[in-house]
Amino acid sequence: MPDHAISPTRAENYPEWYQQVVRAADLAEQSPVRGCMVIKPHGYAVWERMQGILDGMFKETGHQNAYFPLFIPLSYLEKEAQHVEGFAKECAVVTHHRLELGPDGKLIPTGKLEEPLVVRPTSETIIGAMFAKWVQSWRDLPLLINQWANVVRWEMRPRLFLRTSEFLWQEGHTAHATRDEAVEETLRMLDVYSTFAQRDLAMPVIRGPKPAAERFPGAVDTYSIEAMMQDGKALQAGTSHFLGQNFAKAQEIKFSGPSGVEEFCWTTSWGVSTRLIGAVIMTHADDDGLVLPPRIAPVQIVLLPIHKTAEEKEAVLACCRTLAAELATARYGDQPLRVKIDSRDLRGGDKVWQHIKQGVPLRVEIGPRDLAAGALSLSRRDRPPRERTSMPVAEFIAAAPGLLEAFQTGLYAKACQFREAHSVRLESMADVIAFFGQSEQEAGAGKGAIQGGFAHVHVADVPAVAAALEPLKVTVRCIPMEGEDEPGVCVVTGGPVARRSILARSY
RNA sequence: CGGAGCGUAGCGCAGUUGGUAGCGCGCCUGGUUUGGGACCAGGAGGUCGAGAGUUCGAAUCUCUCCGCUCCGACCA
Repeated sequence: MPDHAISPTRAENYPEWYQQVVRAADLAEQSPVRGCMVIKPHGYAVWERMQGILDGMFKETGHQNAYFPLFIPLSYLEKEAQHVEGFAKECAVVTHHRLELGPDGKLIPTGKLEEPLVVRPTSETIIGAMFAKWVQSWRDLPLLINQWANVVRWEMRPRLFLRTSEFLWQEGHTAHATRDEAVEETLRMLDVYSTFAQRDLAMPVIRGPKPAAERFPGAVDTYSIEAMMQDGKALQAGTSHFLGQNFAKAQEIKFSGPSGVEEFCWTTSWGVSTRLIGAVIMTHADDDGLVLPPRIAPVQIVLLPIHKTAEEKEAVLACCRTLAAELATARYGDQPLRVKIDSRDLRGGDKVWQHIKQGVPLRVEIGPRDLAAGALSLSRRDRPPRERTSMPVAEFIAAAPGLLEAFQTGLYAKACQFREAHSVRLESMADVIAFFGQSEQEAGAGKGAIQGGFAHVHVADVPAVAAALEPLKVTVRCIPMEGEDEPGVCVVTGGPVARRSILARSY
């Protein structure tokens, strides 16, 4: 057996490694439908953990869930010019509503629709149309709605979780009486995402507004959280948009204010998707497979009974059941510990490696020797696969939540260190070119090469900057909000700039 | 959507100048084993991505289509 479970390794071929991790961890697979994936039970369980936490955070911030149609009349999309333009190229369109059996046994679409329906790429327009009916008075505001749904964007180059033609997400849509309230909401939800990413996904992110070129179609401002993957590329892990009154005007979302004057609402929208699963993989997984942060791990502790004889099996299983029951009374992250006994009739080594590849944080083996000593053998997914430590059972029960917390914070710290090690402050275009390399080939890169990382650079928000970065395949990811203002001059235009931006290659 | 590469068993692959398909792992059965991916023996599993063509005969040659991967364009 090789010394690692995933082949190729990250250093050998990063994109292929990613796919092999998805497969080895049994998260998802390709479907017969081009560009669409099947999310398998383990992958969906991770998504359910994410959903559960986020949904709680949305409720805590006053939002309610609702559900809007999958189909959007073409005319709705046409209402906001920039919006149509932004999505026009990637829309699936339904034109018929019936199938008829043809003479050759083939099914033929018939019943042409009078108005084609667009499968939602996002729901601003249809939700806006409903908001227009729901909002009459300033007393109806703010209107704070979230929807968990699937959306379709016809992608030309799909990648499991990161970019598929259909994906699952949540989209929050809110309407407010004032500009300030809407801006505040936009930033509040950006913070929710940031907190969730860092606390629950153990994934450090940088919050900030996007440059004009990267804005959501129809938005006044788009904010994102950007994370660094283990190949040094940036991944946009969540977005929050301040839509101004653009959609309110397009959809006629109006209200009568206290003074009797009719005004347009100020709206926001924000979302995260199953792409976060890809983000977790590329942040934490290693050459042995997935590594899951305990807070989102469907199983945090797996108990592996080891036995030969029937008597041993009975005693060991009894011990496991007792241990599982006691652990389930402990809590971590406001939740009972999630413990599973794996008593499948498989060879021990096979079982262990499955759990390694699936990213289970803690593995506990209990065999006759442990039983005799009142102890157990503990292995951690953030330690080498073969490392085990013995521990008295009672001690483990008391220590388990703390071990999970240490695991979680350890992952976060490691990810932070990686990001720091691949972040630089640069002062000139020459430095930028040197940092990213003229091209990936020139950088001496194989498929496992680190793609630079994050460059903190002063750049103006003008097209000339994007043009200058284009040959490097680098984009301005966002203008970080953290830290002090640090005025400087744009490395492209020489003009004054208030803060540094993050430059990176991206997914 | 453009360029390149690839589609052969669940996974990874071999298959020569065309002659009717194999290996490793996995899977099933029996046995020996068992505290970190066991060993022996036996077995199941493939319309060779799909369709058409050339040929006595196609995994192999030709064409078309579909899908996947990488690069690009595009992508809140």
